[in-house]
Amino acid sequence: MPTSRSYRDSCGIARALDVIGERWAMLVVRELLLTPQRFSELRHSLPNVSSNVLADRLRELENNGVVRRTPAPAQTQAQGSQVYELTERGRQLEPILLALGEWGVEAPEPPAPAALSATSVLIFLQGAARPDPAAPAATCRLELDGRVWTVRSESGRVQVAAGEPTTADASLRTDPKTLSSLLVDPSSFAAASADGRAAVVGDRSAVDRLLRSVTSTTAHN
Amino acid sequence: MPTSRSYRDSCGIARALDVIGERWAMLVVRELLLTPQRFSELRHSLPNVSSNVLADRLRELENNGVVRRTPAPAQTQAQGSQVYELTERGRQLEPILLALGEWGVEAPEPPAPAALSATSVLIFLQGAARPDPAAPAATCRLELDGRVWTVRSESGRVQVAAGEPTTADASLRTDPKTLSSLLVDPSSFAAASADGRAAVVGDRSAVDRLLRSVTSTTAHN
DNA sequence: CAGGATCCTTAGCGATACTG
DNA sequence: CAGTATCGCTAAGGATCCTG
Repeated sequence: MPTSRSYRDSCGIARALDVIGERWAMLVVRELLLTPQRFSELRHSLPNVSSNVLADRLRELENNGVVRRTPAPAQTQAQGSQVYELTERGRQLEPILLALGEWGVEAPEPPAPAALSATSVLIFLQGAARPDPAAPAATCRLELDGRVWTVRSESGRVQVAAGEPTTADASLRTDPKTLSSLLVDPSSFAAASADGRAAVVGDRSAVDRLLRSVTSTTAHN
Repeated sequence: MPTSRSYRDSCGIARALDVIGERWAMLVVRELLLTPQRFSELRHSLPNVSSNVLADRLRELENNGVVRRTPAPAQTQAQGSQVYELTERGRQLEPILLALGEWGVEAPEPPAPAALSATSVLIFLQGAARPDPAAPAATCRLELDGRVWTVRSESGRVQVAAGEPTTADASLRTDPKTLSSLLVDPSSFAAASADGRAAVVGDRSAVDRLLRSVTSTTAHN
């Protein structure tokens, strides 16, 4: 049963919160910023939300025009399935959530064990990259939690897109937490590679350039 | 008893929401954007929050370094009292909340009867003003809910500050809802003045210039 | 009177189990 | 896989009462 309580305040901020202020709602939007996702993918990315609450939030966001359900793209193996994606209205939340995320980086760490979704790390990677005209370009295939992303670093700017790259300098398979730690400390790559938490195929220096595009930035995602 | 539940997610967005994501927290911050306020003023501006929840939110925000309690300034009549004000960290939320408010303007109206605080209207007034190099300047004294503000319009930009102006072209006394309706439709000023919802002393054209600095903008606050 | 604290009720949340 | 159903818990809502 969807939540229907309102702040009953005409202010724009309160009205925004009537739509995306319920618990978990903004994190659902966050998960959809980079690509549409299925229900089970959202569950995996947000392991601390129970399924009924997630279903409620999705329904409310859909009713409020922030999220849309569409048939899953044919390319994915599950045919009869659906995905949730942001509407244009929902996409307008992107700069707001990114700014909120930058503010939150200065907030205390959550109590362990903390979740960390692929989307979170990739958003952080995009936002924390330091523009640098001298930085050489690199395109990496990145496999995270079984999903493939195309990550392009150019002039120190990083662009992330869902799906297989058409061409890539290297392919990196790892998990979000390891990737996050590699962004904090790229020199730990050898260790991560040694114990199997990260695996590279192709040009390792391309991966290194990518990892270092955010270094000497405030840590943590 | 303060709320202490966490999303347990290392993402910056989730960590921000651990701090300001509880119900009413962002609206408390909104109320403090323009000036420090006392507990009773916050209760008046946020009539739909119960006093225990408001006290909880203030304590949590204080513990998290967003809000600070300080002795009330001597100029106000209540001596032994305290005010809540934003810390530097809290002030950094301003652009985020303003952006959220712009997004929320497109959201559905809340069910009546809806609250509308002085701060909400003034924030809207500041943000919705249309820069216009040809617009003549005006300084108005504005009395809203018994509090006095200094509102300066210059080149179509509007600046709001708490407290009495040193000099003003006009003084307007009204209430937030009437002011909001006047911003939507400045021509209704005569009616509002006639039935006592608005009263001007001084240069009425200065008030008119102020009101019209936001007109032909999307309506509602 | 400002600034809460206390008490009670309700509704949203969290966890688990279950179904098409 | 994609949700529903159920249930105990806890935060929110509302009123009242206390304290300097």
